[in-house]
Amino acid sequence: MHETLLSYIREHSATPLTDTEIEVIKAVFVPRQIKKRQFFLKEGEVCKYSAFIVKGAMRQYRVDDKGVEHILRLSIENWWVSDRESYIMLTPSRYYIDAWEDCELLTLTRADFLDKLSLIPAINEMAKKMDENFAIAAQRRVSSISLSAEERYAELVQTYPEFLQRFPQHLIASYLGITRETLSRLRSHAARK
Amino acid sequence: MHETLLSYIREHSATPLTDTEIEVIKAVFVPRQIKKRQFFLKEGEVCKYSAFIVKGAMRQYRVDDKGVEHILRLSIENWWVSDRESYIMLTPSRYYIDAWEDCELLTLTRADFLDKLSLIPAINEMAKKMDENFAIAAQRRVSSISLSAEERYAELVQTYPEFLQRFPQHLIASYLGITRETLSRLRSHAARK
DNA sequence: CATATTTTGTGACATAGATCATCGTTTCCC
DNA sequence: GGGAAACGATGATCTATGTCACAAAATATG
Repeated sequence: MHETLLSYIREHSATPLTDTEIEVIKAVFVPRQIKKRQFFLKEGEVCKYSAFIVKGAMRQYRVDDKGVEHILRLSIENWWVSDRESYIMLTPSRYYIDAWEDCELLTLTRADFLDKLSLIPAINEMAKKMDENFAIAAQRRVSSISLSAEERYAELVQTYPEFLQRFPQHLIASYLGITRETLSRLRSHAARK
Repeated sequence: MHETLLSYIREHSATPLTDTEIEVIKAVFVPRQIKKRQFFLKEGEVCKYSAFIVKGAMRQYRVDDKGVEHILRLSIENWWVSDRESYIMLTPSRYYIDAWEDCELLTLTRADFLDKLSLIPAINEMAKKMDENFAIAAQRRVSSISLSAEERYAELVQTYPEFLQRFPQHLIASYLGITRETLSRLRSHAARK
């Protein structure tokens, strides 16, 4: 189970891992299975764990006053989930995170990260690269705010084609910030051409 | 001129700076003055510098097919500017960055950062904290996509009240992803209450 | 200090996208 | 394997916001 994670770390850093380091990693990343629809984080809670998805698919969303869910992030195998703000600042989260498919996760507490993992050079290198990638993805997503619904969808198809297979349209629509009806119409227009 | 930057570094790290380190910092951060409307980065160029704003105000934006500017980021004193994607990946940028007011900058190349600055513990600590803050801000901004224009404006007033003093309404509007007319109407409605 | 430019406000109208309602189709699960 | 829930398509409206046009303030600049 930890093998997937170890490969991921190796792919995201140039520094190799020693045997001792591998032992530390296996010790701090606690496996956890969660079933579809089960919560990983609820609004108001502090996000205690960051998780690496070994298998499955998850979603992060907020719920507005009318009870409507707004998807912030969709994640699948080899991605990480957590509410970074809550995880780092230890503040109550504004978001929910739950499993969209049955998942196998490797969970990590902030304390273990700071005390044990941040002593490992390969991990720091990886963490830095992840922060950079996150920043780049976020900048792109912010930049897409000014696009039309159709353009945003086209960009998604381009960037994360896997999502279309893994998540139903109403989740994709919410991720794009539009209603499922609009997405449905969008797609039939695009197909017609 | 470097004093502002040194205070900034001290505020964002627990590790103190040695005299040698201060010399390195003064050597790699090159001062540059740029006048209002002058470009720091143009679309298609690789972003060679990251800059700390000692004085002034800048904006980062993209220009769509119709020639309309879409503001991505507004920055003032004690903030950093750069197109992170281009700066890190060395890819041509999709954005423009220019001065909205006359500015005093301290500019840093990626090579100097990697070769010289990343040997300084206080700098690494600061860089990490900045990455975290950036990630948090980005997550919030993405989360606000699903809000109405009015709610987004209210959030901006709350988060960055300084912006209202420093930038004209049409830039604020563009930053929010709405037209200047809509923002104008929004404000008169809000005031009426 | 006078004129040019930028910024802001507001009316009339256009439109992308939301909402609400209905109805097949698929897939879930007991 | 059959009923319930979830999913997706599509029509009829409604509404927030965009577009265009013009004018009044405010601000910059020779």
